[in-house]
Amino acid sequence: MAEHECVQLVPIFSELGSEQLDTIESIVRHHHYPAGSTLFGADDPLDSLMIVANGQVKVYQLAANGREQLLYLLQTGDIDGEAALFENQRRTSFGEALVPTDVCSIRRSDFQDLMQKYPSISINVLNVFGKRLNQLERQTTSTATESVEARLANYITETAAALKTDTFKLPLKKKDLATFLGTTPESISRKLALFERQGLITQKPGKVIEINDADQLLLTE
Amino acid sequence: MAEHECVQLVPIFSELGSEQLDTIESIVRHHHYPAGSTLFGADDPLDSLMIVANGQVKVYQLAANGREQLLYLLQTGDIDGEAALFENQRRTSFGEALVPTDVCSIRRSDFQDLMQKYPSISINVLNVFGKRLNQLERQTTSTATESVEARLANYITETAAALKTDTFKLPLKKKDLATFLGTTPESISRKLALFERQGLITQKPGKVIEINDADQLLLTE
DNA sequence: TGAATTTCTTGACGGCCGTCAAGTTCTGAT
DNA sequence: ATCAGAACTTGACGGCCGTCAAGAAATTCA
Repeated sequence: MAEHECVQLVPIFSELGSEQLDTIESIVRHHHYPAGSTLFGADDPLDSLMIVANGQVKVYQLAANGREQLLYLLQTGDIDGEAALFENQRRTSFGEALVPTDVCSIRRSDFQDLMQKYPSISINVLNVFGKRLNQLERQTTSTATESVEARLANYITETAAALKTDTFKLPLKKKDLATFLGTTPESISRKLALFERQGLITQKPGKVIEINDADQLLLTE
Repeated sequence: MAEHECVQLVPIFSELGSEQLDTIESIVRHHHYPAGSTLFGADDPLDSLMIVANGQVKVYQLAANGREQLLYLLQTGDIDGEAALFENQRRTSFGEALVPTDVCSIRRSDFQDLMQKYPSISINVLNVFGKRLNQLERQTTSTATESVEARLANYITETAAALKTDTFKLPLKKKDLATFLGTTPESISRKLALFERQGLITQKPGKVIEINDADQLLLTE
């Protein structure tokens, strides 16, 4: 592992100098998780901020009725554990490594010291939270007001736009995609088949999708 | 108006001294809105943080299909405009005064200067955002996985718990409550009538509800 | 590569809940 | 207090989509 390995590539520390990164590196703890393993559970004490140094992490929340909701798909450089920043809070979500994943964690009190010392960190974290808030606001509105068909169409076009390509592989299994969109794997299969019959997309083996008519997809209600 | 009028009562400035509050007071702009008026629209340039000095504000988001989603009910001391903190962002929500409301606003650049100067502000804002993130995560999970019946039962018990009383007045019209819970006024009427038939609650004139069996309400699926 | 397991697809069915409509109650301004 | 308009309630109806089931396809691991 290189020096500053995980600390260096994290956007929230982007404005710090090499010396300050050394300080931080001495504080963080490193972990490695194999694919499919659980990083933290819904009942774990919530006292650390987590940084994804390498890999992908699914973050789920458990509803009262036992159903799971996929909230975030964390990529390298993403952070989780915002609730760790204030006291007396219990974690209500759990995380699972999608691929072999390296994680750094910083204890709450240490991170609070860091933010006091380097205000740029707080501001960077604020930006991350602000973006996440926006994303969640849109997701809430979307699941509450739009049909499964519209949500799926949106997801496809947004994913394609993010990847800047019309042909891409779905990054999630249908079951995960279903809990993310607030529906079921069966409904996703059906709606994709419908889009294909309408000529809007083409499905290829290996969860690969090609978009034929993005404009029309967005008009889906 | 007293000195520091709006600035003083806002939690995010709680750790500042009188002199620093003077500085802030000189930066903020004051506004007053009569009940029912629009504070900001979905297309307004998004360059200020808003502080509710007195009153109540409904914050809606507009879905692609034209439907409205009530996201927050801001009270005195609450803030809005997190997205104002980073650039190149357009507002996608709009706010409406529920009662006559006083608001202070701070321009983005001014607020960023403040956070650099007084790190405690950033940390307070982080706490606010963290709580809001948690709330939104639960709301997303709830609308995506639970029935209207369960969501309404939850809302009732949570509101009662927050007010520490079994008898309370619904703070919103059924139409607003409906968009908040991701359903319709008709469904709310029906479910409340159902709860009453089951003996779980008693409805009284003036949107007042008395909870008879909170435990059973929470078991609603 | 081949077999076992997981994931996916498609059909049939039913229930939840959104929509429309009409009547009733509530509210607030005069 | 009265009245106009808004908000609410209740019924009837229908469609979306979740559930269950069974077979097909894909992925994993030896």
